[in-house]
Amino acid sequence: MTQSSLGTLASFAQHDHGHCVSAAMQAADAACTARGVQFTPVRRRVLEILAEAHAAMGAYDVLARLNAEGLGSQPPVAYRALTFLVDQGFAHRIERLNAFVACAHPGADHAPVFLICRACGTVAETQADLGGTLGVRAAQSGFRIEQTVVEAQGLCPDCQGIS
Amino acid sequence: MTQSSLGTLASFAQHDHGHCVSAAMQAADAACTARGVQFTPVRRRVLEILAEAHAAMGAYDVLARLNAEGLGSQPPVAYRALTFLVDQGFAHRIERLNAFVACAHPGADHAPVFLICRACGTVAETQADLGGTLGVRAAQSGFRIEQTVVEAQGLCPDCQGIS
DNA sequence: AGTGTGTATGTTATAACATAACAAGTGAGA
DNA sequence: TCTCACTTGTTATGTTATAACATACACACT
Repeated sequence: MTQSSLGTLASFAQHDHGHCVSAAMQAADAACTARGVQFTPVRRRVLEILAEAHAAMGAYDVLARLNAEGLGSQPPVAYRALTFLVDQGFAHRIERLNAFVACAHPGADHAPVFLICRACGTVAETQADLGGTLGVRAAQSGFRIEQTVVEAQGLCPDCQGIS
Repeated sequence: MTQSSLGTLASFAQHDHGHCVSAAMQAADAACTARGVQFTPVRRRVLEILAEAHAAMGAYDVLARLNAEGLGSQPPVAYRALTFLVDQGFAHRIERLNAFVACAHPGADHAPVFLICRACGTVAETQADLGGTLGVRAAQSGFRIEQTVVEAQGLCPDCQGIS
């Protein structure tokens, strides 16, 4: 992986990008204050990088950006910050891509669903009431769900005509 | 990872294990014949290993077993066989665990859902009508879903009293 | 038999992703 | 000032996955 991102993040609709970056940062700031956790320079910058990229990025892509800015050069620096952001709900991990994205719904207490285009790599975050469907199914077997990973692959609107 | 498996595979209910292994092999055999693809010794053995383990196994765990039997010693051998089995629907990849399991519903044309116990590592395969819920949501944005990854983490019945 | 084609496997090397372990810096409060 | 909790720096290594090319094998056609 030499590219700097794994594709754009989009809802397949127009939006004010500049705004969503600052909104994400402000939401994270407020949440950290409220929870009494530290939003350190490295953590802040990693979230900014993800939000600005507006795309799924590998940990090593993030690290390369940090390194260029003198904020850390070794893998643990990036992984620690990413783990923090994921734990706090400011970012999500895309299992299928071994990559991370800034949360597109800051502040929402949600179970995200990702739509991943296999052609262009775009990742869209949406939501679905899988908790209900899945929860019922799980309850039948006595399993108690704590977290869900829901990732769909396919073709985004832009790529359906091409392939 | 030095253990040979990532946990048992179960439906959190009783079942005839010896039977499900042979059923999986027979189903795979029939499907390969019907599709005109080769169910070679390596592929067959990898599916047997997964089915007998009745658990999620890492590719390198599978490889170690193959190697002990003289069926291949390098990573590509295991990955090729696993990719074949996943492509044919005889096995599934658990993204969250970077591991593989034999399909628990051979023959069914399904979108599997996995319930992963964070305490004991057990992986249960079930199903849910996420295609409907998710499909509707995706259709709203014009995304065409081809495949879904649905994995829930939590506590299985046996581990709920312990932790 | 000889030859070509497609598929599968063997092998080497390396890429890509992730974490253990320990040292050092920082800031708040006793 | 000391110590405690937390964060970051650093080294080293562990784990997962694939690119690239060579070899073997089966089958069809001549």
